[in-house]
Amino acid sequence: MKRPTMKDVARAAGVSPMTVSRAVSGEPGVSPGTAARVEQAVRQLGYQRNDNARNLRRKNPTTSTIGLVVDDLANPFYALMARSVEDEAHRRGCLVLVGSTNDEPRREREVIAAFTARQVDGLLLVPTIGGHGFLRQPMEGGTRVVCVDRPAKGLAVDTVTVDNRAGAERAVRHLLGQGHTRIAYLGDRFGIWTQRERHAGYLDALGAHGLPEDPALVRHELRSRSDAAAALAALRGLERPPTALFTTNDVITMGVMGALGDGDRVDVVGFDDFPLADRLSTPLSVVSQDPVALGATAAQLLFSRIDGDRSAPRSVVLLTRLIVRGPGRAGS
Amino acid sequence: MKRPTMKDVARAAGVSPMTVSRAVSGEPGVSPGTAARVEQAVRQLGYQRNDNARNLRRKNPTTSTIGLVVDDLANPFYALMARSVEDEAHRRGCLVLVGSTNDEPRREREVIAAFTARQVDGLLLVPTIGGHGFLRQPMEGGTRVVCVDRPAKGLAVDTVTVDNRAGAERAVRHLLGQGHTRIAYLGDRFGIWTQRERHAGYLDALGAHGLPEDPALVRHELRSRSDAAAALAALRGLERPPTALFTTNDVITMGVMGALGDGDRVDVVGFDDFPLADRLSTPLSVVSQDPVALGATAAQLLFSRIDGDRSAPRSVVLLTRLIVRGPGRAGS
DNA sequence: GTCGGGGATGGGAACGTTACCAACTCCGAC
DNA sequence: GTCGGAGTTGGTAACGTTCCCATCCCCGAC
Repeated sequence: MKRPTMKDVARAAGVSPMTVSRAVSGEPGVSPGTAARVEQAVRQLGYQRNDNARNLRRKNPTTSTIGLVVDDLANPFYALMARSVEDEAHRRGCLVLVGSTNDEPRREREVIAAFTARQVDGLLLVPTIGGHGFLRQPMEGGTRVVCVDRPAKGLAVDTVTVDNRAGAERAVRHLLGQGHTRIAYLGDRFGIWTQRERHAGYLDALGAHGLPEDPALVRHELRSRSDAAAALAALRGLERPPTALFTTNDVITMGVMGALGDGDRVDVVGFDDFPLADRLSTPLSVVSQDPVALGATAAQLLFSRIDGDRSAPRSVVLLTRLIVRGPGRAGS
Repeated sequence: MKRPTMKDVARAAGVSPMTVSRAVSGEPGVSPGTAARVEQAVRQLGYQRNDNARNLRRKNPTTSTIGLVVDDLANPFYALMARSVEDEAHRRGCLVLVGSTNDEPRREREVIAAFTARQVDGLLLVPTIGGHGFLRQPMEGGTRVVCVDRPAKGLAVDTVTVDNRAGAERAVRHLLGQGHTRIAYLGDRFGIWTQRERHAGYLDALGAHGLPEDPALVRHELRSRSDAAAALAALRGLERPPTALFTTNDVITMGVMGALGDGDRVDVVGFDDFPLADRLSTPLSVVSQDPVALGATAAQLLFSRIDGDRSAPRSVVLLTRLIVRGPGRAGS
């Protein structure tokens, strides 16, 4: 009923627990014959080492577990990132605890506290809009931290992001090049760093064309597909509705595309690519970022820190790609 | 540099470690004044309880951690399920370790072994095609197991699935009702239980119309979007190509829809709904299952087992819904 | 024959925490 | 004045493992 321990295995194999420890952990100094006897006892009892007890005692304790904290695991962008992180971790024999924050600072704190209480070796973090001073003490205690997708204000850690501002600028410039002058901006919370960056890129492009920002065309704080659909409806009710849309993440893009009718003549560029974005009845161009590369890069950075890299925090910026799709294009 | 322990807190607060333990864990029998002194010492030192050591010692040890093992976390279906599981776990103050198997029995074993070595309270498992006898010993040791999406052959555990066969039958019946008689089947590995069920449903519908299975129209073992696209190309090269397609999961559906040209006259019904499936340039009907309900149900079942429910294993079957979309329809 | 060395094995302590029990204080009741 | 009980506190052992050191054995070298 209870799980067998090394003592039980030792008794069954007629050796000391110490020898079992060595045999089970593959350390040298066990004769082949003894090792075989231990292995048989292990098999017979169905013994499995208790890694929690192990990590408690080991000289340099490491749980071989990292925590991944994202905004929303159900979002395909973060799902791809998570899978990529998991693959990288699996390659190192490491496990991944996941947590979604919904971008709520309180939930972020709870999740991170639960992770550090379990002695994770490191945290891969998509920071919420809240402060992150509470990370300082775990970091002094040895927990490594790497930020992905967004930096954490006032926290000196490695950060992996993409060129949000330049990507947004290119997207809006493309729309301007198509002759549009009334380009709406549909964004998530302005408190989120990526959103501020993308909004800045939007302004960059407008400004380069000598266009001022039209507050009526700018909508922030869209947290869901239905928020985005509602914002779209409001924009179309304007006296002079926009002729093009810039949507700043996949959720908003999906909300907008879902609400557009087939006959609608409006050009859309969205941040984030997604499956079949090239097969929609209304054409959709996208600023594509690579969540797999994002996750893999961040994970590698984290593991190099866990392995003892003490150099100054790095900031890695990956590039986005504008994919133009339209009636005349072959898609991509 | 090193993380403080209860001893350090005890020294700082001028009490015994035992009292710190009580105070930190909110147990009764600590005077308000002492509790306050302990709390201040905790804050000052940045102390956090080591839950691994705690669980080692506790009377009925529970790590408040469950393991979630899915085929592929990047698949939107499993991503939604994972998020739903995580929410359920969060509500209980429980953490979630995730692992993807790629449907490889070896990786499944590795992941599960790593999970049980860390003493997870339970496993939420999308079983691979491999055997699962290796789960018996952890289960005797107290690890609860619930299967989701598919049953595990020869394992007496709770299982949450959907009515795959009936859903597939309804999908193919719909195509037959549209006048199609050459309906291709594009499926994943036949070894996967859901795929066998969906294939059986396909045959049910054909049989009810007095149609035999045409081996030329049936393709198994499609593991990726490109596999699906290639299978589609091969089918269209047939002397008498199919006029309708039944695709048996989201990956295959996406592969097929991505490869279809805009002018193609072919009806498609796919298993699994996904965002904007109603906005594709080629209409797509789907058999929709609810991954959120699947995950939540399975998680609740698992937690009730962890809480001590020893009744006979249950088998829960959730219902699918056929969503018909076409040029004449409003979509859904 | 003694000695030395290397390989195998075991004993005891410790990791950070909690279970269990004992002890102490304080107070009212007999 | 003694007793008893409730409330608070501390000491000791133990959870399952590994680190450190000692021991034992065998064998070859002097």
